[in-house]
Amino acid sequence: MTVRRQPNPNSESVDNYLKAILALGGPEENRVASNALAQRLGVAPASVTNMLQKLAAGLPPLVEYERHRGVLLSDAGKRRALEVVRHHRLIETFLYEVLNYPIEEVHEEAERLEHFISERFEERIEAKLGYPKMDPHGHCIPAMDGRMPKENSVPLTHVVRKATVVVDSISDRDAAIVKLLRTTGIVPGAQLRVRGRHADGGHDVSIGSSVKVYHLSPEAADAVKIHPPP
Amino acid sequence: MTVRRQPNPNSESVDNYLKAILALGGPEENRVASNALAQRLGVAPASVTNMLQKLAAGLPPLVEYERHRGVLLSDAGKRRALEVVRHHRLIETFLYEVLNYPIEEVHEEAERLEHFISERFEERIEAKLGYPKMDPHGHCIPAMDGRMPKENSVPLTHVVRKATVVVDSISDRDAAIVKLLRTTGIVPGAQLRVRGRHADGGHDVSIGSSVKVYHLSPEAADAVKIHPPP
DNA sequence: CATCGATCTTAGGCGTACCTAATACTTAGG
DNA sequence: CCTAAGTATTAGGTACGCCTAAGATCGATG
Ligand SMILES: [Mn+2]
Ligand SMILES: [Mn+2]
Ligand SMILES: [Mn+2]
Ligand SMILES: [Mn+2]
Repeated sequence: MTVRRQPNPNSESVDNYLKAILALGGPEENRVASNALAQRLGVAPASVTNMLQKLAAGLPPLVEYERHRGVLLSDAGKRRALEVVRHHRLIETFLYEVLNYPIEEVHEEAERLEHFISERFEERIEAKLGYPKMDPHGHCIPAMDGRMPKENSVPLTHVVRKATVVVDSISDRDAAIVKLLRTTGIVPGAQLRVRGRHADGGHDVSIGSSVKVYHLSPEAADAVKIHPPP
Repeated sequence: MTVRRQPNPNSESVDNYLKAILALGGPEENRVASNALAQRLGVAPASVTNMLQKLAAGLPPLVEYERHRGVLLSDAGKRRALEVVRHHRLIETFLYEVLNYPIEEVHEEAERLEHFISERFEERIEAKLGYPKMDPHGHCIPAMDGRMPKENSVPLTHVVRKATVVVDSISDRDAAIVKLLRTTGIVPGAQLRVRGRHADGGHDVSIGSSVKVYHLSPEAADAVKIHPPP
């Protein structure tokens, strides 16, 4: 029989579950379903259930879990999740600024190292970088105490009419898309003119004052977040 | 019953076993006993036997193991061990030179990170550092192909008469001793005048042309290696 | 050359984090 | 309000890396 025990509270796995719950819950901190977690983490739904039960049974509990109704982060869980996100984004910034990584390669390396650096390492790269507020994808870096300005960008895919918008951030999860967007000139702060939508859900856009029109696949457009239009 | 299977060839544990066999085998690549490994790695002797059997059964085998007669690294095992040592020493140098770590703190951080950095990370910090030959403790950094000049330093504890010697390297394993030696001025390249030996096995030494005499405990003296006397 | 102590291996087990297959729960449509 | 589809949980299992206890082997010594 499978028995539930206390999880190792500092493992890479636990970190990744907490980070995924934070991300999938969104700014409203909605309950997150097991299946959504399973898909995001690339594990079987049964594995998620098992882990959630262990996270909820820990001391302190890292999540609030109710059978069949998904999970929420507890205070302790949210604290740890934000700590890991802070590591992730500081490392990405460091790889980009100090080690001159191409932007599409920073995520994978950060995804591993975020679990293994010490407080000292965190501190030192932050100082070396001059206490940055943003990572190279345009995401806010949580403060040491876990505070972070509220996210209020909207996906480019929500823009349905012609409009001029400013890029807020780029999702870092798909290296090929990050590379494509970089070579196209779609980077945080860039001005984007949305020319129209395609049947397939993609977008036609121009960058800055250029007349050149690029077609973005639905996946690429979904990776772009823009400042909320006025 | 405990069954032997193929080990995960890229785990932190396997890395640490291989590195320990390399270190304990010394420049002559002597066979290494299970108990010696158990002590160095802080695990039970039975755990070592189990792991050695798995390492020997792998494809390719990482060690040559015979019951009751210790292990040797195979070619593949030696290659991996040197790769990890290269990571370790590049990371230490990076923490010291770029992130301004106190020297006594570099080892612990490197001991963890050495298992998780990518080839790209290794490359980039090496370039940033200008392709260093030595880590901050005075140890040679293996080349990318695993080649490394032969070690021929001798322990300070082997010096029994008054003599003037030059420090080659400092063992990084005990942070307290590394700190003590740093504050004393005993660093790679420093000139050391050995004044005499103590009953307890320690040494009395002066640094450079100073007349001040420091007493080194046997443990501290053992952490210091010097250039072979002529 | 027999014995004893040190060293090493085998046997059996545990915790973490995964898996598949079977079962249970929830909810939307009819 | 009943049922089927989709979602989630339970049951049973594996690999890894560690543990303790018990038994085997080795080698120095008398
Ligand atoms: Mn991660
Ligand atoms: Mn990121
Ligand atoms: Mn290590
Ligand atoms: Mn070192």
